[in-house]
Amino acid sequence: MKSFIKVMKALSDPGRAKIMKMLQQRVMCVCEIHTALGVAQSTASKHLQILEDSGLIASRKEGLWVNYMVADGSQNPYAAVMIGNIREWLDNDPEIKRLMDILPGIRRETICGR
Amino acid sequence: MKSFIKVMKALSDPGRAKIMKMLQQRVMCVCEIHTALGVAQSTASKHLQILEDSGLIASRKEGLWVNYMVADGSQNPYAAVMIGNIREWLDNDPEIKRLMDILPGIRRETICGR
DNA sequence: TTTATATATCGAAATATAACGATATAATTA
DNA sequence: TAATTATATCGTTATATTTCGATATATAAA
Repeated sequence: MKSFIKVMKALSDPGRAKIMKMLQQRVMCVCEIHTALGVAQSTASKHLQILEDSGLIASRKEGLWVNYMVADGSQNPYAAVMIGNIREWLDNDPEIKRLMDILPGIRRETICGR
Repeated sequence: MKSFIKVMKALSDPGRAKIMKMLQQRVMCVCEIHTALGVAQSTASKHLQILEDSGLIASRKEGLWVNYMVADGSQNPYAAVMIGNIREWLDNDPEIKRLMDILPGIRRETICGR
């Protein structure tokens, strides 16, 4: 039950749903996500912890960056199913569309640091 | 986005997940649900409103009773998918198993009123 | 009518969640 | 070593959620 609730809770925040949709496009670092969502860096980091704890996303530390990506679903079967569902969901949502539009312009080289 | 979030929020509470599993066994009234879950009647009613508002369940007033049942999913496509998912989920959870065991003994004729 | 009953709603208290700025941590560069 | 940088954590405030008891509503029965 607990792992099921974790996945549902993780997905019941619009910011985190947006993160899932963005990560299904490409791997991203924390500062790209905080910039894309327009929230504080600490807020983005917190959302990412919650998503990772639920098994929906995974992270890999590479030098100074932490790259976040969609998980393979192996550690939580509910997460595995929801990852598949979300891939086909929300594409027509105006907020998601807007995010997908600006996503190519969100690049760590230009926004993180200076 | 809003209808998606509503479904995820509705399912991110253990009590509401339990209600979904029970209603997938049979139609139930509010007092049966509040008895089965061991929560106040007003709490059960609140949970049912949230589930109904998300499109996961539907209700039909019949005399003095309000019968709650799993929705057909026609008013929320996210709810429709999740109804199908939940049908195959949580069956091995100890809390759900216990609920399924006591469910036949939860009958409105013996518990509601006197 | 009045009374009883099932459910919904209200108001309050307790708890959880989300957001931010500030600071700490860890890895890289100078 | 010291400075820089990306991320995580902390502390606080604001908001939302959950729960309950009490009350209101609506239907049925007396």
